[in-house]
Amino acid sequence: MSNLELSSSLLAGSALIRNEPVQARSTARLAALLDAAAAVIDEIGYERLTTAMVADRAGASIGTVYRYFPDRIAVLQALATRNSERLASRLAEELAPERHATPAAAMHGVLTAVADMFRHEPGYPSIRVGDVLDLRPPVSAETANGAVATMITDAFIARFGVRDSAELRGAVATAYELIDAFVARAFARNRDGDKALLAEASRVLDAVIDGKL
Amino acid sequence: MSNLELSSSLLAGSALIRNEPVQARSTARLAALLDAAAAVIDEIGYERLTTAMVADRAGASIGTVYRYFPDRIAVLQALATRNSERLASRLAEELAPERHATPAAAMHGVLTAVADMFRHEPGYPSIRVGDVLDLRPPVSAETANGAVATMITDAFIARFGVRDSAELRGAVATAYELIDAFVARAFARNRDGDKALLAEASRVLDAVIDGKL
DNA sequence: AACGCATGATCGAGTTCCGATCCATCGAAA
DNA sequence: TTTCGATGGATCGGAACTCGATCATGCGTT
Repeated sequence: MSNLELSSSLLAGSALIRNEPVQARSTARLAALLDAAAAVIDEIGYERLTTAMVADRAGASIGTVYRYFPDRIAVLQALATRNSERLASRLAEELAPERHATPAAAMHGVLTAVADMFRHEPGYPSIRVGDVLDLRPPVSAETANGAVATMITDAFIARFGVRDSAELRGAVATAYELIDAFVARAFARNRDGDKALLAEASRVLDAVIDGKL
Repeated sequence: MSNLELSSSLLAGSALIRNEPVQARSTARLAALLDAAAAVIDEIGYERLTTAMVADRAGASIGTVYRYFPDRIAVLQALATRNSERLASRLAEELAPERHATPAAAMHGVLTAVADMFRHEPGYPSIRVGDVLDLRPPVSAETANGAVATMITDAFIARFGVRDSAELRGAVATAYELIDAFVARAFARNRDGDKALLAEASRVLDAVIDGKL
């Protein structure tokens, strides 16, 4: 299964969305609601986000918000899901055949792509994946970062013809975990991303993937 | 400045606490409130924690909760702060002179200590540091992990007589960031900590501190 | 040692605010 | 014209938070 095609299907069909949009205008509404949520989160953080703020910002009413989402947390989860999808498609671009010559180079491309998401995708620094939401029980057996790592590994196998193995999957998962942790910290107190920390991330990435990809 | 003595001073004096406890019973109350919050979080997650639950659990009334905390989120932040303090004192033990022969060994001790916190400190897996709470503006210029790294470095200098330098501080910060990220992931879906992931964390730690401490 | 009293601490009903529902109305498709 | 998806906003229920009454503590006074 390709990852690009997930973009419009993962959200729909999940428990996060109450009613599938049928008419054309309503898919735009749904996007507007998520955009509004992202903007609010960027300004005051997801803890303080209220459903009324989302409605206002999107030029919609409270009722409309609840037509699409079962509850406040579902809005956050839906945004997290959309963020994950956008990351996935950004990574799919990055891992396209013509882009990088070696797996190691591609992994550095992933680092850049993740940093781009933090820089340009509203709300991404706050809720890049649903994992931060502390829900019981966890929404899936796999962590969100684990899912991304799986996707990257699949792309590696397809692109570079490396052999599938538990070691390979572990190495990519480790590398991605690292990337996520360091980039998150680089952007934690600096909206443009702390340069020194990003450089450090790159260095550490080299140390970790050395000979393993 | 020693780290143990922070235990009762970091919380007091911060904006997280409305009224400093002065009588003996009230410091106990404050502790009871935080204990109650930790227990609730362990059971249902901090998203679903209500101030009424905290009051009930602590055998106090709503009014008492609000005597000490300005709002619901401050309760969570205060717990996060106490968690950081407990981590600090656990690390101070770990870095005691007789414990480890080399900085590298000590760093592995730090890994073990962090894992212990995840295992045994109620609420720790959910809100180990204030960073996870996504509030604006950030409470301090330094990230919580950065503060811990600083503390570890100071202890290294005192214990092993290594020379202070930007490189040393950077190396420790990197190593700690790594530890935090991997241990968190090891405990994300497993209350006892995924053994394989903890082993992987140890391996990666070696790769990263190699020759730098 | 006993007392008095200033002030810290507690309580919980009352108020405000927000998450969530309901339903009357609008407008697109057929 | 009819049907049904989509919308707005009044309304409800419950959680966050306030505030004045009341109780407890410990310190200065005698």
